[in-house]
Amino acid sequence: MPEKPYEHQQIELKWQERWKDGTLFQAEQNSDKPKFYVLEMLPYPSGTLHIGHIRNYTIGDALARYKRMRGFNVLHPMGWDAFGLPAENAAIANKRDPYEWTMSNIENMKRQHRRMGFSYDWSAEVATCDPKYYRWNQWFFLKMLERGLAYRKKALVNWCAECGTVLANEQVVDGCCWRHEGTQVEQRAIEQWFLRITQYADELLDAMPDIEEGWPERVLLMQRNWIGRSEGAEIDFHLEGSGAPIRVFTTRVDTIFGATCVILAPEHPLVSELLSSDAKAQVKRMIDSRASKGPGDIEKEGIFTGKYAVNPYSGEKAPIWIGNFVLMGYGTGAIMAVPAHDQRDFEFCKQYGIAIRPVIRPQDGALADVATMQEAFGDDGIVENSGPYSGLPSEEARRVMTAKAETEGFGKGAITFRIKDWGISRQRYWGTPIPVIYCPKCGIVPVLEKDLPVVLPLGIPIEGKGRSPLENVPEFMNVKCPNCGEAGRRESDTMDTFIDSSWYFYRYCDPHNASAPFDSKKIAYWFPIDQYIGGVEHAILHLIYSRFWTKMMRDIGLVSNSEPTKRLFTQGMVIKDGAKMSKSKGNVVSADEMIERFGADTGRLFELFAAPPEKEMDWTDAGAEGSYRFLGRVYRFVTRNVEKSREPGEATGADRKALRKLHQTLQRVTEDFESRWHFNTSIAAIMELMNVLTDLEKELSGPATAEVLEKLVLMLEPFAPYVVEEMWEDLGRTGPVFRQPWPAYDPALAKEDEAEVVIQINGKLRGRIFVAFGSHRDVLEERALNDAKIQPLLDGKKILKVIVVPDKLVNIVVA
RNA sequence: GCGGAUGUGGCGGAAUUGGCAGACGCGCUAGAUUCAGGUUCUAGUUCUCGCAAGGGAGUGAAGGUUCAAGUCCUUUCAUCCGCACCA
Repeated sequence: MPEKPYEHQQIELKWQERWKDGTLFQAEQNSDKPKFYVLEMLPYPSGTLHIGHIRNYTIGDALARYKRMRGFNVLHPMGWDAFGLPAENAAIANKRDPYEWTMSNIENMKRQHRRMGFSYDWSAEVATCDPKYYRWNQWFFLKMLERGLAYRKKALVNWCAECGTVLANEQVVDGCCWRHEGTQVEQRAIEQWFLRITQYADELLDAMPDIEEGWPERVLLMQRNWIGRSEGAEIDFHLEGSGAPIRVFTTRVDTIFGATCVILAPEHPLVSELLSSDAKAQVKRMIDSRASKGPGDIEKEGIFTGKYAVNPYSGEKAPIWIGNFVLMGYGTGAIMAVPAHDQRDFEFCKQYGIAIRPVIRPQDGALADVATMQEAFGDDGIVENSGPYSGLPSEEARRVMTAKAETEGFGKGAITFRIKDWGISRQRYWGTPIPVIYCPKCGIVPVLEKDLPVVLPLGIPIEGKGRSPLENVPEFMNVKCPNCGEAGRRESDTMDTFIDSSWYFYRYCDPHNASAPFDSKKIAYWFPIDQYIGGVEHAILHLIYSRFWTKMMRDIGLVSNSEPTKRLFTQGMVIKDGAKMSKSKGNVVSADEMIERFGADTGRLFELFAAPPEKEMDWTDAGAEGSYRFLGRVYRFVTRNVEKSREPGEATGADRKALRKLHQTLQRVTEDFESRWHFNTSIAAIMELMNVLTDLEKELSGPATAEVLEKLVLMLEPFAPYVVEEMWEDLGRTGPVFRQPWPAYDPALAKEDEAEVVIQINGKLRGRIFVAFGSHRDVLEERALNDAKIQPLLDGKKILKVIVVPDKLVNIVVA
């Protein structure tokens, strides 16, 4: 009899048709069932869903399906990140209105998600380009403005001449524009809006133990480094003559007697006061040359101001220099140089012949000899040549000296962070308008809450020339001041799109709320998110911003959780032909192509099977064909045994073996879902089960067949939902299968009858025996020594020792 | 330079607690089915010596701990990622 073929297209189309209407997966708000909130990173609707994107949806979807079968009330929403530079650029390139362009892409992406059979709760959908969503960005902005968490200042920004627009720090790759690899990014000083994320820097660090359990160590580490807390002191050196203070930040006050000069960043405000106009031109060149070079390969360069500053501890005069390696953006923009104990200062001072004076001696050594010194000694030690502080260990010296600065009023203990306030202004069209009005009389005036949202005008020409096209739209720009009624102008900057992604997952819980960003009661039910899944590339951007946003919302009384998500999972990229998926390489396999060729089920199964989900995975068409063959084998096995499964029959020896393997497999798959998500081994286990089942097929009884078929189908649900649905129907059952309970395994059935015990001689495998579980060590030793295979090998040897591991092995040590 | 991760067959990867290295899949080889190709099915497949039975070697490299090491320790090499003058 010819086998019924596995017609994946027909099966998938059939079930898509049946499920077209109605939401199969809607979560119930405030249900009594245990809740589970699983979420993938907000996708950007680029137009085509490809195998690179599909991976994390597949992981999240498998988990959601499993949790539903375990009886959880699962919120698994979907939404769209629909703002951003790519959207704007694509709109320019395609001569389409970005809104219309984005919406058509969203429709296409939704269709592709549905074809993949992802089990999202569409009723919770959010698109961030919708004014119903982004008005709350504006609302939050006003709240932050009220609290001083939002402010405006002039700051240096990255500027790509090629794009003609401002770039965010994250869009600068090795000093160049991410879209124009050869174009160096310039620094320009522009008035910008900032959010005071630094106010939460401490908490963002201190709260890490709360999430240490569920977040990858790698991400926490990157965040720690990014926030970069360092403790030290700020000390005032005084300008000789005027006595004006020059404040420096240092983590090593204990070395201050070794400070032989003070170095200012070229952008330091004091520079213009200290220098002649000639020298100013030199400083300008210094700034320009630094901007034009990539980071890392800048040679140290200095200019002596001819002025001196007085060291408040020693009273000594230190020359004031300007150094290109001193950053205005960190600390106070001025440092004291201690060449003997800081490698960078050492290099600088050596180059310019500035004195080097060691003041720290290693614990068990002598003070370095300046004449032979090759590098700075940067460790702690014992303070020397430092007046009253000589003889103190570094740590104590820091404490005492900081206290001295505080009592005398020339300094204080200080903590500096590497993280800077979040610059959210973008001179772009496609984003949330910042709700602020500039009035010639009243200055900066926030838009009144009742006037929100400030809506982006649609259908206007966008040419991408570095100024927001909003400035050319008088209907948008010209507005009366809400304060005094005078003619004012709107802010034309729009918000960074990371604002949208900082809280979208809260909106999912209450997507249609018109009077608030969301109902706090609903948040209290769902939050924090049980499991968040996304790419590691967001480690220090989105994943810091969203933590900040949550704390901000907590402080304005909107939510009670302090962290957005308990657990974070970062999946690996999909690689094809040795390169990561990218349109420019032309190696993109689209969802439509994949479904056409292998089917959605095969695609999902292979994505999970080819590698553990946190690692990179290699997509090969040949590998996918293997998964296709496997699904075909399962499908044919089920259909040709349906008949038999309804027949009565006596239990056979084969039944015992098959059921044992079935329950062992169930146990492995369940455990993989509960702990480490190594779906590749779960699927391998199911393949092993299939291999055993085909061997035993002919000898299985009817009832055993029935149990095997049912549990096999249920167990495959999270990995291959369409074919599972079809087989479930063939078995005479009605779906949807994900509403069935997850099959429990019976540990008694899963247990082997006998233990296989390995016999080793000097650690080398020489034989094996089968014994009852829990056999005594003496029995094992006796059986091993008398084994027919082992005996001849022991001939003439002296037995030194016998190691017995019950139920596992016997190792005979001979000489 | 600093920080982190990873090295296992021809390939993707298993080995969860120190206890049979290479599960499962791909690829390859042979056979069955077929006019043929594809599909499907069966057997084999770490390397090496051997007709075989069987032996030897083997988890990037070198050393160590142990009855026993892919797994623990020391040193080292390679690749990838993040940060990069952060005072």
